[in-house]
Amino acid sequence: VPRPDVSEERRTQILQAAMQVFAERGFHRARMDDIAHASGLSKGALYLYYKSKDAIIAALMRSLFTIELRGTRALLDAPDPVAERLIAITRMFTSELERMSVALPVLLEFYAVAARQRAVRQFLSEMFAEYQDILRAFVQQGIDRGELRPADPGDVAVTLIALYEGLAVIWVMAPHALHLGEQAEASVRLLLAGLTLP
Amino acid sequence: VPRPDVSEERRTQILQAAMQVFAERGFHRARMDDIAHASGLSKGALYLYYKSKDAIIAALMRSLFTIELRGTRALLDAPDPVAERLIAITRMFTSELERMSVALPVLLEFYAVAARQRAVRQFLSEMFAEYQDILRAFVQQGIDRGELRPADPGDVAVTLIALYEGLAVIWVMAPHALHLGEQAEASVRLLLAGLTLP
Amino acid sequence: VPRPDVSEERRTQILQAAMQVFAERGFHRARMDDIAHASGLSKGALYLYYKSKDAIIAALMRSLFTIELRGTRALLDAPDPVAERLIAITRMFTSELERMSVALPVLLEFYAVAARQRAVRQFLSEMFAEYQDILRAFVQQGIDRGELRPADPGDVAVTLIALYEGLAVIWVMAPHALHLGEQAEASVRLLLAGLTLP
Amino acid sequence: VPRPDVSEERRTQILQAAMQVFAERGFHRARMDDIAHASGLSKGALYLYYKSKDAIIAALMRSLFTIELRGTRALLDAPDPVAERLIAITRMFTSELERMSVALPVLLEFYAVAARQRAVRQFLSEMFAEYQDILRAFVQQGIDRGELRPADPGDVAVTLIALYEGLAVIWVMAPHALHLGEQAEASVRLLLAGLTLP
DNA sequence: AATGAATGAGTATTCATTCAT
DNA sequence: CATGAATGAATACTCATTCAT
Repeated sequence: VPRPDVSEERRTQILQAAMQVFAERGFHRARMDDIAHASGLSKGALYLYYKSKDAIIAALMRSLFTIELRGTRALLDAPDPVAERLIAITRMFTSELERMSVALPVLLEFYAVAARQRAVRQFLSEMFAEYQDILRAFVQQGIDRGELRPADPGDVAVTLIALYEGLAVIWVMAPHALHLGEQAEASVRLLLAGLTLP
Repeated sequence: VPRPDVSEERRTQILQAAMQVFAERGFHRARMDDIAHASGLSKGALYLYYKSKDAIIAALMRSLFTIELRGTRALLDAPDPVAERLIAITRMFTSELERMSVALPVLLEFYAVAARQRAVRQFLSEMFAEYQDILRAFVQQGIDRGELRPADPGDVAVTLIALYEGLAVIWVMAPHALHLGEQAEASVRLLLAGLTLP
Repeated sequence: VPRPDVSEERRTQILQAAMQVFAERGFHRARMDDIAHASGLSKGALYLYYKSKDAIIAALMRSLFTIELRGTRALLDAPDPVAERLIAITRMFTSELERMSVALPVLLEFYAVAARQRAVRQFLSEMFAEYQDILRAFVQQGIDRGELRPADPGDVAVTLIALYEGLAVIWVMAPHALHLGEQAEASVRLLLAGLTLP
Repeated sequence: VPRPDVSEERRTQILQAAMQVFAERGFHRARMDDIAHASGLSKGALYLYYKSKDAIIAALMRSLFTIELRGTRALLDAPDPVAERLIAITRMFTSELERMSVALPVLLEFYAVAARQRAVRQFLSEMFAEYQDILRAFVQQGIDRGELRPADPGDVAVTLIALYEGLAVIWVMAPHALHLGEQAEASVRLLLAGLTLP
């Protein structure tokens, strides 16, 4: 009697539970017992679907950083002015960040791990590179169309990502010191002010 | 015969060793044994100067984030154009970052801890606030002197800090993907381009 | 439609698989999963035929030590000289040992278990007693027929079994240090040399 | 203040406790907690002196099999007839075995492990080889002196060791079925009967 | 002040066994 | 009969902390 394959469901179940527990306790203080309890599964079941705690962490990292870039890429074909589309991207970014705000501690912990582990670092830097490519394309388009003044598109892309990253970090540290969405838009507008041609 | 007080020296010794070990292994995987060995002291001695491992971590955080802002503040009284001084500050920031690059993993780990612990978060957000105040003062001065066009000085200050933080994070993740000093200066110049009045 | 009873077949299947796995990994490191896999059955099926892992071990022990002594006993009625028949028995023993060489690690493990568990010890000592009885009968026959010089038949029987056991152990430890068949025959001939009457 | 080095004492303490626990429960069912308790030390202390449970087992094996062969070797220079000296060796062997009877289950377990692990097997076969060498020398001496009739000294040595091993195994299985000392002497006398020249 | 041997709480992982299907 | 997903008890090992010296 073939039963429906639940393994994908279980994996998701576990990752969601792990996310929650990791956010609360950090990678090291999170016990497999905690994850089991939070997932509604038994400890043994965790090991049916993930080889180890580290494997869960790795899977979580992958799922966390494999952001949906399709929406962003789609905007490349939109007719609107580049500046407007960059503002739209900024809004997408901040709303996404707000949506997954519980995950932010975990995200920062991944950064910390990346600083020490080459493999993680490599994975993250690929993510960065991909995002940078897209943003660079936007800027290049703006220059080509005469909407932006000539500037190194790579520099602008890195600047934008740095802004995003930095705002995210500050927001986590001092969530009440700034309104993420508004500040991000304001910051990007400041940057665009020097780039946009009238 | 009263001997000279070595306790301050010992504390420094311990913190330096801890920094090194934490950077290599992370807070949790760093053993008191490791710190003892790296500091040249015995394990017991660590406990003479610090109550616990957590106390060492806390002390390290304090010493790491209590940046020397005097140099930056002093620039407030300089006669040079604000834009030039902001570039100078940027250079100070990046060279400081490059100087203490071994500490960066520890710094990121503090961020991760902060995301989960109110007390740490509070401490860090105070640091941010202080730095923001200074930068805001620069911008205000620029506006007052007619060097910068009217803009929310707070927004600009946050934008600058976010840029710094973001570039630091990216630099840790992908050290070879950018030249920190040049990129930081380029980014700040892009931002200033929209702010500077001719 | 009554189907043929497969339970006996399954049990054999399981024991053969268990033997193989136990020989490779030892009782404790052998997993029920391994046995299931080696037997081509599912893990659940093992429990249909055996109550537990220990039950499999016990059944295996019984099947392993319930040696076929009929052949040996039959030789009691043969007309050949006792010495010749003892040599023949020795050959049967060694060839049997060589045939089931993969089982030897398991056999030694049973000895180790027996040393700690009364029930197992009892079972094994009964096996020994039975074998000793047979060998004693041979010796007695030899003395009665005037082929062997008077000696305690029990002592001789124990000596023979000890020789067999000892050679088996040495052969397992250092398989290349001796040729089991030749050495066993040589050893028994040395023993018979002092027993045989011209 | 240098304190006396207790590490050797601790190691002995641990090995003795381990021997006791292993004999009672077997290698796998023996818990580190048990050994700690039996040794009067804490669990952590075990790991100060031995890297792992396996390391304890290995050390125990070494201490168990590094038999004192000096006494046996010394007999090579004695003037007594070889046959008498072999009987003396037999007595030394059995009394040694009786003395360390609690260790016999552990010894058998080593045999079982050896059957599966090359390294252990190698270690044990070296022990056997050494013992065989000594016994061979005795036999050779007996032949040279005209006390024993010509026979392959190697064969005789192996036969003697097999006898010893086999008797030990039988004794463990059925301690009440034979008197080790008497049976061993009887068995060796039977063997010598065919070897000794009048 | 300083040492480092000793402690024992804490946890990831394994695997025999069960049972819904 | 048969399956294999799920369970959770059991245990080796680590390491922050203590304290006799």
